[in-house]
Amino acid sequence: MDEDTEAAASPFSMPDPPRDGRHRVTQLADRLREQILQAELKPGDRLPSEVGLAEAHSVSRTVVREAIAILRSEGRLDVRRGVGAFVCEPNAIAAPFADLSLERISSVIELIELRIGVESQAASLAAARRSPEQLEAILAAHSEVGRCIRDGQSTRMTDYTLHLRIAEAAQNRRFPELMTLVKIGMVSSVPVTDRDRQNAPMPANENLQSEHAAIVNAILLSDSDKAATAMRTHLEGSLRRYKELLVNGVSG
Amino acid sequence: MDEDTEAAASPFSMPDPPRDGRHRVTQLADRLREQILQAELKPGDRLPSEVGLAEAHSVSRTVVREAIAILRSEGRLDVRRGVGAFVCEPNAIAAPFADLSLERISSVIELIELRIGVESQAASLAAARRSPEQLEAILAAHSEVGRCIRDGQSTRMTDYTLHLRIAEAAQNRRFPELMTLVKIGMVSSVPVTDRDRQNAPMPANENLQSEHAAIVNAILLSDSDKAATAMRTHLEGSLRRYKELLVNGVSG
DNA sequence: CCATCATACTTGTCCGGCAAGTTGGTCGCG
DNA sequence: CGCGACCAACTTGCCGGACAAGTATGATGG
Repeated sequence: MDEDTEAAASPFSMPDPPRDGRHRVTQLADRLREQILQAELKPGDRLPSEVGLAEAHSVSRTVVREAIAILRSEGRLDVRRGVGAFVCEPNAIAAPFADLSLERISSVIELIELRIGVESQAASLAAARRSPEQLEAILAAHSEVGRCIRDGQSTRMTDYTLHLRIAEAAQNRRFPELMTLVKIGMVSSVPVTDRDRQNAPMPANENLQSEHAAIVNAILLSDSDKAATAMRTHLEGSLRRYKELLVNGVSG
Repeated sequence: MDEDTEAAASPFSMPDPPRDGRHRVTQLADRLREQILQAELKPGDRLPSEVGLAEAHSVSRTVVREAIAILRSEGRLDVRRGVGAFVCEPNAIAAPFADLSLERISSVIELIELRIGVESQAASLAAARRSPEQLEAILAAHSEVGRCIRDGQSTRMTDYTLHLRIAEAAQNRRFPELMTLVKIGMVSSVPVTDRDRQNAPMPANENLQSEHAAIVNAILLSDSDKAATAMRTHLEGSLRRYKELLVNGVSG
């Protein structure tokens, strides 16, 4: 990735570099971001001055300024006029929901606690607002879950799809948006490639289909309160099972 | 260094404008972002050229470039060399909740519907789990809201802080994470530059303090159900006011 | 009608410069 | 000697011009 050894000192000989596929600004921003992420630049540290960075990376101050502007807009740098640019605390900018994982049961529990609030509300709204097409999609997804159960397959993906369909039926973009955000906390981020990378053991829920049926039925009947309650019951059941798993230990 | 002879059109008379409090780059980036969020610039539209934007906003091309670099890094603009900058499809933006806006009442309503589910759950958990320190922080934030009301200031920021403190007291990272995600949907991303640009009229809630008090009190008493109900009542009241605003028209 | 080319326009980068804010040291004065 | 005022250096914020390179469009010639 490093081939630009020559400097070409002539004044206007090479304003545009040998096309590396990306902009110098993006490159520099990525490099600086990497340095921050790798803790080469620790929070509180002051970056070299703009001219210093320009010389160090063999770019103009314009490029440095644009790169710094990007990192500043990301909340990674705090630039003070006349002083310099300082690395911000990472927790102030950490991407939300970036550390979702099925591996850590505590993470799954945290997520379910959030989903109880979100999805019971989504189910309530879905019962009141779902279009006929959305109702069909929900019923289809429900059937898919049943098929997976009968076939002995994992219900993780189909279960997520059903919950997503319900969120979509709430007629509010925020709900499906949030579902996509928490998706990797419900289905394995790793596509279960080959060896069964057993994630969190996912305590089998024998009542899964009946609990889902209660939710779907309430939405079918446009009963908002019942839909919310059924969703809450469903998720609280999952929450309880995962908590038991946490107490009893994963090995058992 | 006498250059203030006329300061009108001399070449280097006024590189730095009268301090507007914030950077021109940030201002311009916010204005362009707002235009995109408000659909003044629809997906697929081409922005004016950099020199055109520079003239239109009375800034240098340097400022325009830095602002565009920020929006590009946010995934809102697709810049093609020799062609121009185009507004991206909003769903193409990596970060969900990227199109939150106080300007569009429909966006505020959508957000509140989500918050009803999330924050009532957060209040419930907060009532059960809050530490003494977190309780103090909630009480302090509650007092701050009251101070803003008495001083006639906007309660937007302090209100957000109170809700954030409650989310933090839920002892579940997901809740404050989600709150930071929806922050710009609760407080204006553009700090109310100066005149006009009145944001969403934010229907004043005369019962704000008493509704907050009910929530805070329930958390104080560790009454989970009451906390959840109070939060739900509080947000449903806001939802109702915004819906009325939407029906009656913004102009009034 | 179509291929080709000239040209205008746009973005990417570089350069030098000035204004304004901050810091640290020096100097003068009590 | 102590201390405040002042000044010089450094840094960021912004400006304007210039050139290289990519793209699009219309003119031109076959």
